Order: sequence, then C-alpha cells, then structure tokens
Amino acid sequence: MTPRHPGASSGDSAPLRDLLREAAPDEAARMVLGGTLSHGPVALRIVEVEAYGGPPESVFPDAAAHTWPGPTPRNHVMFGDAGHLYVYLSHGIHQCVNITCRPPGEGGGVLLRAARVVEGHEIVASRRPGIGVDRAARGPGNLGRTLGIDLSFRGMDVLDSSSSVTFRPDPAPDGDIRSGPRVGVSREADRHWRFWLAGAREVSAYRRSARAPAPERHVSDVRGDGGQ
DNA sequence: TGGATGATCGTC
DNA sequence: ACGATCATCCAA
Repeated sequence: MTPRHPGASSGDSAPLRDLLREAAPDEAARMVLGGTLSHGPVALRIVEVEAYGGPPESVFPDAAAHTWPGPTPRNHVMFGDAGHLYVYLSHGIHQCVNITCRPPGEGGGVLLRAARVVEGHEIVASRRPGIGVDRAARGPGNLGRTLGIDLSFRGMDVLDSSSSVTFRPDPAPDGDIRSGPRVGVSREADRHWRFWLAGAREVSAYRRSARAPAPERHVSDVRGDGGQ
C-alpha cells in the first residue's frame, strides 16, 4: 500500500516506470508508442518513436545514442531514473524530446518522433501557423515545438501527476506496429529501432544520414558494382 | 577559450 | 543537396 502525498515527487510508483526500467530500449519504445503526452491544453498521441541505448560497456550499447560517451551535463538525465524528459537542442534550432528508460546508471531513452494532436488544436494552430494538423508534430523538432517543450523541461518526471508534462500509456497491439532503421543517425544506421503505428499519417519520412556508411545489403541483393 | 559538431527541417 | 543556428563537447 503506497499512500499518495499530493505534491510528493518520488513516492508515486507507477507500474509503467518499472516496465521502462526493466525493458530493453526497443521494448520500452513499443510501450511508449500509442501513449499520450500532455502539456497544458495540448495533448499528443505518440505515433512514431526511436529507441536509444547506452555506452560501450552497458547492457545495450548503442553508438548512435547521446549516452555513448558516458554521462555529461547534457545527457545525465538519460542516466537517471526512467520516465523523465530528456530534451536536447538539435542543430541549434529544434528541441527534441525523449522519455528516459532503463534503471539509474545505465543510460537509455525513447525519442518521440511524431504525434497526432488530440487536444488543444487552437494553441497548436498558433504555435504552428499555416501548418496542417497532420504535419504539426511530424518529426521530433516539430513535435517539441507543437507541445511547447524546450530545454528547460529536461529532467521533468512525466509519470508524476503533479508535473506540467504528463504521459499516459496506451500500448498498441504488435500487429499495428511497424519498424525500420532510425532516421538521420550516422552510426548504427541499420539497427531497426524505429517504431510507428501502421497507417498513421503523421509519421515522418525516412532519411538516411549522408554520413552513414552504405546500407547493409542482403547477399542476394549484391550487384557487384558497389551500387549507385 | 574557440572551433567543430549534430537523434533536423524546409526549401532549392 | 544545402543552409540556418547554438548548446555542448573537446582539444589546447
């Protein structure tokens, strides 16, 4: 029996947090997919995510992850407990949002790549002028802008009901989930740790990083001319 | 201290 | 295919 203290930040043990601690990053990503992230009047249903792991000696080493070099002032919340926001600035322009996974000390997170606006359409229209609702939260930078989240939200516990940003899970059946390689990463470009809801119009386009090595090809696909 | 670097995005 | 734009990291 866990008493609820209004305003208490760490007494609230949601089952989801345990799941996010214990699951592999790709399983955590599937748990986050389909859920709803709310901030003020805006609520977004997450329709596309990517899993990221930890440093070289961790349980799920991932050279494409921000955790790869070990803890730094920027990424340290990814080494903290699961269920917190890791927000980073991409290319000086975009504020991209993750929900952390894995137990404290390990490093891991789920990047939120695309979402459907389910509440707060008026505010969204003002934040994304001239952008159709399907496109408002397509892509991680656009999602962050649509929700109104910036770097100052880094570290916020989204499983604490007293937080200004909260997450409510609604896992999709496996049959509704598609997967493929992560977008834009220069390393581990062939790891299929990107997941999306089949048929969702808000899912972002796949773009392989120009810095990534040539795609892995199945032996039966080899042409012998090196491609291109 | 300062130069290089992106888990991006929209346009060219 | 390219440029915008800046927190962060690392070399020195």
